Amino acid sequence: MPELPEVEVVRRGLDAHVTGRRIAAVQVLHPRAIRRHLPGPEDFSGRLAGREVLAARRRGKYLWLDLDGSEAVLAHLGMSGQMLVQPEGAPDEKHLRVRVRFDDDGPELRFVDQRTFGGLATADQVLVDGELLPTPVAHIARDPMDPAFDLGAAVDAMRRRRTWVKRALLDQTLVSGVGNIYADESLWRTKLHWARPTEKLTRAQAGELLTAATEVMGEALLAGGTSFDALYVNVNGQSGYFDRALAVYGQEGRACRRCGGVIRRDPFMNRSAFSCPVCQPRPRSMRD
DNA sequence: CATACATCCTGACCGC
DNA sequence: TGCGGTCAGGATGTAT
Repeated sequence: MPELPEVEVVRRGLDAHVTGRRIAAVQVLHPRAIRRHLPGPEDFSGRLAGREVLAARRRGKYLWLDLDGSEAVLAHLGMSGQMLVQPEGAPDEKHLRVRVRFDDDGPELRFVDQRTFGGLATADQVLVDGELLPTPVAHIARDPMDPAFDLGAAVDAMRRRRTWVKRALLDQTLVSGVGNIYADESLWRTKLHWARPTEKLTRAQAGELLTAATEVMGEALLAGGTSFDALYVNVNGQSGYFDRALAVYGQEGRACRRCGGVIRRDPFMNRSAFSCPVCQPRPRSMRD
């Protein structure tokens, strides 16, 4: 499940393999993959053909290629999206959705996505807080790896919310890049229960939580990202190894490495929240 | 305006 | 062997 570290691994791969190359032709094999590009597949392909890729950029879980001119190709990997750099002629992946060929006989870029939650679109760019961003990214908060990330502002924003702390942590308009895996890991590191009300968080606790999120995502990035299966891979199709370092996510029934408590899984927003019942006790306001 | 939630999708897995 | 149910879950559009 691509969150910030996984998307950053992909961004680096794109910067290394795609930046500086000129697009020759684009083939859309599944229209749903470009459903957010409202003018449709032919318009999408037409806008990309002949353009040079100037840079690969990212904010939170959004990824985009700056093109010559002012447009960008915006990508979101969703749950299962992959950006693969493959030699022309390599067998098509089962869930290949979009193929991008370049004018230099080098490898092609493929967007592969089993569940089609992700997708590509072109987007105009707009200046937001001194930064040029694709329009659909304008509302996304800076992520903790952004040099201009303001921890104090993020703490204030989080404490202004009136909800469970994990909901706030997952809200991409407060702080971006955190998904279900790193949310649970950050909460465990800070010994906070996922249902702790944000209004009862001290400034220090909110700061520790966001700092923990920054650290755990940094460690995951160093390990090449987290992967449980073949659904998340870098542009060369390789998986990361951070899943071996997870303390609570996916660890139901195993012993907490800090206190020996039995990790539990709770239903949370039609998904799961993993926590240690001993070091992350439920808030009193939420009886069993 | 803020918060909550149903919805999109495919495949792995499990119990019967 | 197959079949139905469950789960994985990011972001959006809609409802409250």
